[in-house]
Amino acid sequence: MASLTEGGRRPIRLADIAKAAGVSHGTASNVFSRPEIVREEVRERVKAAADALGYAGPDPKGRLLRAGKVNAIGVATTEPLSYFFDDPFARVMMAGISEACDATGAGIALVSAGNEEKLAWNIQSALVDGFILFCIEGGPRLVELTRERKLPFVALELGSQDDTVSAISIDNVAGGRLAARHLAELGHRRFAVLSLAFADDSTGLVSPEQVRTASYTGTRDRLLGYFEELSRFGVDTAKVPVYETENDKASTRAGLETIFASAEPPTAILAMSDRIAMVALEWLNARGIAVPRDVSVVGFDGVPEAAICEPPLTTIAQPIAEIGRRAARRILDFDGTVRRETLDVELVVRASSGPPPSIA
Amino acid sequence: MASLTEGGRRPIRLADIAKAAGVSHGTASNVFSRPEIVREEVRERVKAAADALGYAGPDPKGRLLRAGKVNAIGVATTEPLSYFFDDPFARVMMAGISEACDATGAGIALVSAGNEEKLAWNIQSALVDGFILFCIEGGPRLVELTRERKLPFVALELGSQDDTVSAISIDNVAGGRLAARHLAELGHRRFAVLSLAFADDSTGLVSPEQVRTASYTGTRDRLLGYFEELSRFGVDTAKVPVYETENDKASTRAGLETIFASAEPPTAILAMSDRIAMVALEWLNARGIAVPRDVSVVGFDGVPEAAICEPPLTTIAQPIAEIGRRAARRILDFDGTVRRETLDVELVVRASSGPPPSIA
DNA sequence: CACCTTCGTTGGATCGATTCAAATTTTTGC
DNA sequence: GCAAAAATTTGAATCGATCCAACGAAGGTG
Repeated sequence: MASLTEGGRRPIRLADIAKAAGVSHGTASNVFSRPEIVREEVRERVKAAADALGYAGPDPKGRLLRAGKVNAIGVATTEPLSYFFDDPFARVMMAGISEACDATGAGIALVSAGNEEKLAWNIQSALVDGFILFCIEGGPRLVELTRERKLPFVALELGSQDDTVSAISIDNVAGGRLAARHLAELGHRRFAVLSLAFADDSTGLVSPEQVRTASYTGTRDRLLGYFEELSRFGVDTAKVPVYETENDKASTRAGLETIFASAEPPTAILAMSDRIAMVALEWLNARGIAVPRDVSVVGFDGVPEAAICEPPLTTIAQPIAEIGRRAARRILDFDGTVRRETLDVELVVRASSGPPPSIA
Repeated sequence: MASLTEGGRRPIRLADIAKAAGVSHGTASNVFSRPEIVREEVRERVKAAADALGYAGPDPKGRLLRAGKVNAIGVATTEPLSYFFDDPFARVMMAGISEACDATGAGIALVSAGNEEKLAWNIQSALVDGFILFCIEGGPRLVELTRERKLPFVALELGSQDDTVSAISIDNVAGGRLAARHLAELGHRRFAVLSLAFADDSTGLVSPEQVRTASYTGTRDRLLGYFEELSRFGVDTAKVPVYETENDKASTRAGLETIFASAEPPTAILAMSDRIAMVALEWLNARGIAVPRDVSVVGFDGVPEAAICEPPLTTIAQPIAEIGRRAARRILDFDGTVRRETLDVELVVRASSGPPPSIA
């Protein structure tokens, strides 16, 4: 139970050391930041004074103001902080960011907040050299808030097409095509789509009108990819049910109930996230519907869990860690430019997809 | 490819705004920090000037120096940064820390570094109000480095018994007892221990001498707990092999090879971490040794993975998230005291433990 | 009308360091 | 022994804000 704040009330400053050692602040400062340029005898005297007074070393707060660079990058989201450690996608992304930061010795500051007001404050007052934005939800607002700071930033998972912001994204249309082609080539002709949000606060079956006016372009593009390819195989996409989920268990299950209540249930499900796909796997299994014998499922994202679920999930893998790495480097070696970058995705075939029942 | 750093080279300061708006810097400051105390007309004028000049708002670097508080807590480790997102134990801990930080609006700064020198620098220059230390490895050094900063800090997983540092730990002896008693009560009498490190850079079978001089007291205490309880059941602990692993696949497998090469292989394995236990499960399965029919395994930690592995693991669960929450609160509402806190662990019985073959 | 509040504004002091041109001391060269 | 060169040290300026005592201008009161 000893007290930590022993001794003088006021913390010791560099100036105190300088006075005690009988040197100027300039010299005292040099002792800590460039010891080689001060004479050994003086150096020892100053260090002794520092020890005697219990000096904690130059306060980074003071140094920061002069130096200007914090040497840390901020990662922001509108989700609670635990999102970074819970969500599989976020985790792989953070691992990529970590790698780039480790390589240059930079730190990571996690920024988030439950309510809007705190988020704004947290972004305004974050001590960072730049931001990486996780725009899973409330993207535009996050971008707007961050822009105010006039620091470099990169948007990830940005749902909208805004050329004034730097962003790293994937080719969603190509990903959609890859998934659809894989299933169509296996022989499937009856499809259902479990989609991510097209706009805020909507769920349920989606109309073409809603697709056209989608505010999340990522969702729209994936669907576009699906439909383009399905059309090529002669599937009437107007008849393919598209159910908008909230990327969680409840809404995904509701979607499955709806889809399988149909007279002609699908033999293949195109899920826009692995999370949705894995809920589907679970639901189908509980219903005694075998995957892939009765129904095939293809996910999207390529999170690690998708490789070890039952059955292992066929999915469209994003280069998640690479996105993180690039985003971090964009901030770390910022060159003053605004740039959108689009990375390729990859079809990873596992055990959740196979030929439709009629063929097998 | 538009340039972000348009206009004037030097960033705009609050003083520039004040001059442009024809008010004192005091007033200009108030417009941003306490707008209600400045007359509306003046307020608008200053805001207009800020807009016109493209002012990014009060720079947190400046504010920080005055305010003194960063409103962020640093989490440090000697592992690379990705450790926070990869390691299951760390992730649950971080989730607990996140929760406490979210509740008060504080941020989290991740601090780490590959090499010793960078670690020192990163700790010295981290902009935080206090530290939470993950002492999984290089604990003493980390503590020493952090102490220099003279900021509040809490050590987690601290291997040594140092009363001058605040720490939150668990009752390792009780945990060891719980695990051993569970297996002994099931009827097991032939045991083997797969342990964590007793000292740096050692692995292999452990001698009583090594246990006595262990520098990691957590490891020692778990073993003490195992042995105390086993003795109560009449087991000759001198004959129980204790194999020191590095908490990774390779060394754990080596340990298993050693242990099962014995003439009288164990019917029960006491593993000092879930990680080790899960490697054991895998190894045993590959050997065709059924768990728990042939051999029972009890882990330690209670990470989420332990509940979903095959078979689900019986383990000693630490209140990991709670430890994180408490650690964060210790920093957030620091009261100047140094305190060691010990939390209780809990036996969680799952499918990896059962009666030994002779009985069943 | 003089006097006291109240409200807003001012500008200097401060937070804790780093930087750099100039001043000073020490070395070196002859 | 002395001047020039090299090595150190100094101290003022700066980084970008917030705080606060003091001051001035309205507004209210007896």
